[in-house]
Amino acid sequence: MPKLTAQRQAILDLINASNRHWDADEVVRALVDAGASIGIATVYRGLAALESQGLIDSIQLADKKRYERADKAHHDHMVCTGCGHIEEFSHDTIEALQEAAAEKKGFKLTGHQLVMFGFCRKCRQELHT
Amino acid sequence: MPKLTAQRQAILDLINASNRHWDADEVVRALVDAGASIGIATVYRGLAALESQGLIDSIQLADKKRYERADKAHHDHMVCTGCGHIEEFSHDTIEALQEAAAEKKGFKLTGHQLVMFGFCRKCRQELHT
DNA sequence: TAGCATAATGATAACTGTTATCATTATCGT
DNA sequence: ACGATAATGATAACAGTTATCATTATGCTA
Ligand SMILES: [Mn+2]
Ligand SMILES: [Mn+2]
Ligand SMILES: [Zn+2]
Ligand SMILES: [Zn+2]
Repeated sequence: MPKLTAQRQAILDLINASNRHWDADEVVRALVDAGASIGIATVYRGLAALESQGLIDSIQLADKKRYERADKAHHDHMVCTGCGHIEEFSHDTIEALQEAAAEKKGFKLTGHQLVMFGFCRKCRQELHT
Repeated sequence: MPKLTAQRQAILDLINASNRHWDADEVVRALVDAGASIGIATVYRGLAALESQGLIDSIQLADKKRYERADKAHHDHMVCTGCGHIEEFSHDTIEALQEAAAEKKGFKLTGHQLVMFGFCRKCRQELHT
């Protein structure tokens, strides 16, 4: 039952107005640039609070956590190691097979994260140039 | 072309003799406890070198990187959020469908990581007790 | 509406995992 | 054995994140 304060509303609005995957630093910089007064600690706490309420989603990449809108259907991610571009995809069969694999091992699933690495269409071309 | 020094051989032997997923700290503690003289920086560099030569594998979990033997077939992981136990599984169909999903988005895949979270058989029982 | 309990804020310290620095030591080909 | 090259290890530095704590805002309740 965390509060939806002005700061948290600003974070939520920022994320909801985009299709990006934001890290904490990008969020605080965007808000400060937009004239808001907010500290990095508040952003970290706000992001955690919003996520715990299901208002935003997150993915944990190697170095840092990134947040995105929660009003999209579940999906997984492809990260381009060339330019950082993040592509989204969803695959019902993969999801179902994961559930089956967990079942077979006696696991009660609570979540999963599938990240694929590679080169996006654009970076792929630049490779063999 | 990194060298396989005594320290790196010790790291490799330790990992190859087990089925665990080791973090750097566990490795240095195990080696020091076994009488070896090795520093944490050397372990970090050794692990990176061994991985770059394909002699060990790694998975990047939320907080830290964990290393394991490379002489097993490719597999993915289920992590028990109750006790930390890591279960391995492999699923050819999931692998194939990933490749197909990447293709559809124009991605040239170089790798992937699928981690499932949940409760292992043991922790599951303790839950409804 | 004033008073109060409770929670959030923000500056900053602290912490964790990891990489960089640098003087010293080991390794390997000649 | 010599010398170039790479590895080692103690430790500083770094990045992302969480903890601390004094201050401020929020929302009940009387
Ligand atoms: Mn996404
Ligand atoms: Mn494994
Ligand atoms: Zn790209
Ligand atoms: Zn467990």
